[in-house]
Amino acid sequence: MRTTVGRPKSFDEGEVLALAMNYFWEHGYENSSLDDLLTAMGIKKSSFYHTFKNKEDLFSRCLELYGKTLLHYFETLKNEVGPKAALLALSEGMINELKETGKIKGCLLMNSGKECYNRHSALSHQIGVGLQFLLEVCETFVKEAQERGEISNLKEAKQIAGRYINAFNGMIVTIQAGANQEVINDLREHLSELLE
Amino acid sequence: MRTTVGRPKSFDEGEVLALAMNYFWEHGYENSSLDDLLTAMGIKKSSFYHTFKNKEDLFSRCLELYGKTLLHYFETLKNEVGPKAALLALSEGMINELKETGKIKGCLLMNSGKECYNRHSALSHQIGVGLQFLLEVCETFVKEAQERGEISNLKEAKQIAGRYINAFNGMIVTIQAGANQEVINDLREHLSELLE
DNA sequence: GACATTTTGTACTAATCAGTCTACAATTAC
DNA sequence: GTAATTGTAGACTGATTAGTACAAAATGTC
Repeated sequence: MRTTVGRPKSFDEGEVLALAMNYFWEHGYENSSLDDLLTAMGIKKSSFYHTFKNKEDLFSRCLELYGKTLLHYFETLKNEVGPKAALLALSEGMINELKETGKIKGCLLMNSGKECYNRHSALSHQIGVGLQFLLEVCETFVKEAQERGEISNLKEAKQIAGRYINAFNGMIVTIQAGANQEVINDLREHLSELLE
Repeated sequence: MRTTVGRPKSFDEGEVLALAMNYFWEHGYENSSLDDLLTAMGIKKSSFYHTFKNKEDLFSRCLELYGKTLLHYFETLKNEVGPKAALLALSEGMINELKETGKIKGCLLMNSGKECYNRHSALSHQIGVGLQFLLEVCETFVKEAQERGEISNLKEAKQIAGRYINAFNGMIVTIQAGANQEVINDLREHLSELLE
């Protein structure tokens, strides 16, 4: 039974949000013009402004969706293959993406953190909180992997997680800056050594 | 004795290029509008287009200047304090910049690599070449430090340099994404361990 | 001093940007 | 069926973008 009055929406809000998220992920915030986003989302400008506040608010909601999606993905993966393999899947996934598509999108939150740094303070705060949360999730994964004996390094989980994520982020920018395969292969090895 | 005919330039080409480089370094390529650049350079639009080809060409020349300046700085530093200390000065300098100004500009070449990735192929190529060269310089520093006994790690210099620069780049994006002091302190420790 | 040459200041152009306005279409409530 | 309500299409706005056109200014040569 219908409860809303007036002409019904011709699109699903969640679906177009996911389309916007993917467009932002591939092109970055500033580089995604509203017209391009609308084309990607398959809706018209008037519908957009009727449903969303503005471009910045849309982006903020995309960041939120990204964080939640990523968290759900990693929790599921951990349950399937265990905490250490889930962590390694981060870097393995990135390298597979590079092999298959010839490029990598990186992490939307990290990309946005760099792009919004000293420019959009409201977004920067949201990004900082999101990344901090994901780092804490990684820390719990490391801790669990240590308890299971998958990681024998006795350093604090927080340290190990921080270094792993840091090296992972370094690998992303290194690849995007045009590193050769030899460099990438060694970074991959380094990442896996950090979780030994 | 003057050799050129016509009205003389009212500015020094090298000086305004350096001013443009610093503006690009602080604001990024896309985020630097020509008007902002002209204000920073202290010249008018007509003078700009008379001297430089266009914005992209200006940026390309700024990248070239950046690479040369950085190389000269590191060679000088190495002669003063030795290869290992010169390498460590990379990360120490970044952390000092953060303490003093509350933010960091990062490496212009890396920043530009990420910004131009899949967008400006001509610039991407130049950036890739420049970064590869700087990595090779670091590799020679590591090798020299190993020969002097400053670095006892017996891994190949190429590996050590790659991992150090990678962790360094990771630290830059991590800071810019809003990491807390505890995380930064441990990354600093990790960086120095990589050169032990 | 006249003239060729080069630089400079200012006004302009055409494209693109995020966002708004308005007329109309599609629905529910009564 | 009519009114109230909500969504949609497309034209419009004003700001900003990189880049151009042209006349005036400043120099060297003769």
